[in-house]
Amino acid sequence: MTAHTLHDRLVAGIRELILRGELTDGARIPEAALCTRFTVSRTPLREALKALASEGLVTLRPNRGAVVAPLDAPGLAQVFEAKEALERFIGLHAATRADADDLAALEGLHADLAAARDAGTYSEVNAAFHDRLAAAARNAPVQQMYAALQVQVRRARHAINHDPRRMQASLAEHEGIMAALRIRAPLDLAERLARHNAATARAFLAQFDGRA
Amino acid sequence: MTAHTLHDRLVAGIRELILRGELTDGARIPEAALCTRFTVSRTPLREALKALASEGLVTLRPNRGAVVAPLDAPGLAQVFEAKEALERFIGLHAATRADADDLAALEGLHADLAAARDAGTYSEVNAAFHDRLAAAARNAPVQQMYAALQVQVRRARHAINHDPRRMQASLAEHEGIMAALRIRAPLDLAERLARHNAATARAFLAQFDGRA
DNA sequence: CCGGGGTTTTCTGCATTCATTTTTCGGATC
DNA sequence: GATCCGAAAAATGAATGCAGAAAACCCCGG
Repeated sequence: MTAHTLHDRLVAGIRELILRGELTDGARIPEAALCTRFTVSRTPLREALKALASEGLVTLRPNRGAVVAPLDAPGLAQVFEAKEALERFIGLHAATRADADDLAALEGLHADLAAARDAGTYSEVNAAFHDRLAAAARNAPVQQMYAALQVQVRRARHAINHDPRRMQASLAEHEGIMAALRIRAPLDLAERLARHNAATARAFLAQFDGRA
Repeated sequence: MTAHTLHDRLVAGIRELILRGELTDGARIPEAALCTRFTVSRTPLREALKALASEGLVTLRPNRGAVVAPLDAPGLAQVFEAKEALERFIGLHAATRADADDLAALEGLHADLAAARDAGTYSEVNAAFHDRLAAAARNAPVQQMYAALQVQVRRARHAINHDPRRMQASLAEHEGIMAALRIRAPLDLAERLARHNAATARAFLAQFDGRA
């Protein structure tokens, strides 16, 4: 966690604060408070905020401070829609490009996922699994874009209640994903990932529509 | 162009310097020089560099300054590969979601493209056309990711010689793209955009392989 | 003529400080 | 009692200053 540069540490730290829900949606981000929190001066902190703004996690209002970028239902729907395009890409290429290490790691994560009890660890392992799969597609820009979208989804997770039945269905979908990956079936894997994404989107948006 | 905040002005300004080729690939970016160039102090300039780093245009080496992010042939190939995924998405959705304003603007840009004489204006109008098409897909994350990838491509443009025959072929492809758009044919538009992207990628990479 | 070591110089990273804008709070007025 | 206005307080935007690291330079030895 503690990177060599303050900048990296701050970017990761603030992102984590938002992901963990300590900084809630639309909340103001007072520079002074975070400075004392991380024991740094405002200069590096402000640099980190600019970077996170470029990443889409925070919104900078000139002369009026930074807020956690609000994410409403239409915005989240767009995130899932965009993610589908990347999921298809990842499925298509990860099926052929994943090496032995990737496969081993994914099998391990898949086992962890099946063993996950509470929704929190399930989400965490799930994110790790999909990130690893994205890495297996061997395309740096896609991997980076995918990670950014995943962050948005993970952020929204705090605003919803997880349905245990959805967890079961998700796990079943993951079984199919692993099966397609094991036999290296690109089209099948792409299709399964796209549908998995769509199903997750439905589950999220059903909960999310009520609020925001 | 000149935004109200110093930050935006600097980000746009430095990005422009890189796109125009004034800051060449892999070149060090001395903070002091840019400070005098833009008549600002180092603080906002450094913030801008962090933002551009998060955007992928510059690389920050701790304690060793910033450099224009080097882009080699494999990297550029990945950019085009990633762009194909987004092109398909854009074609699929722009075909159904483009409104009258979009269509009018795209017809206008298409006419400008056909009228373009030199490679410079062609590239410029071409980028504007594709950005407008991306906007017509009505998906903010995709639009932003697409813009970032376009920047990488535009940056590589300085390193290659444009083949006039490629310009002709490109224009012909654009005719097909407009035709698919006019009749709102999603699958056809997606396929044409993907092939257009692939053809452009081949033209770029053929030139690019020799160097870098 | 080339390479190595130590010093000087430059440059980056961060803290501090100053100016300007926004927000807040108090009081007067209706 | 609510509202509007103004001053105080706080927060942001930007410049400057300072410590430490990297790079450049110079001098010396081989």
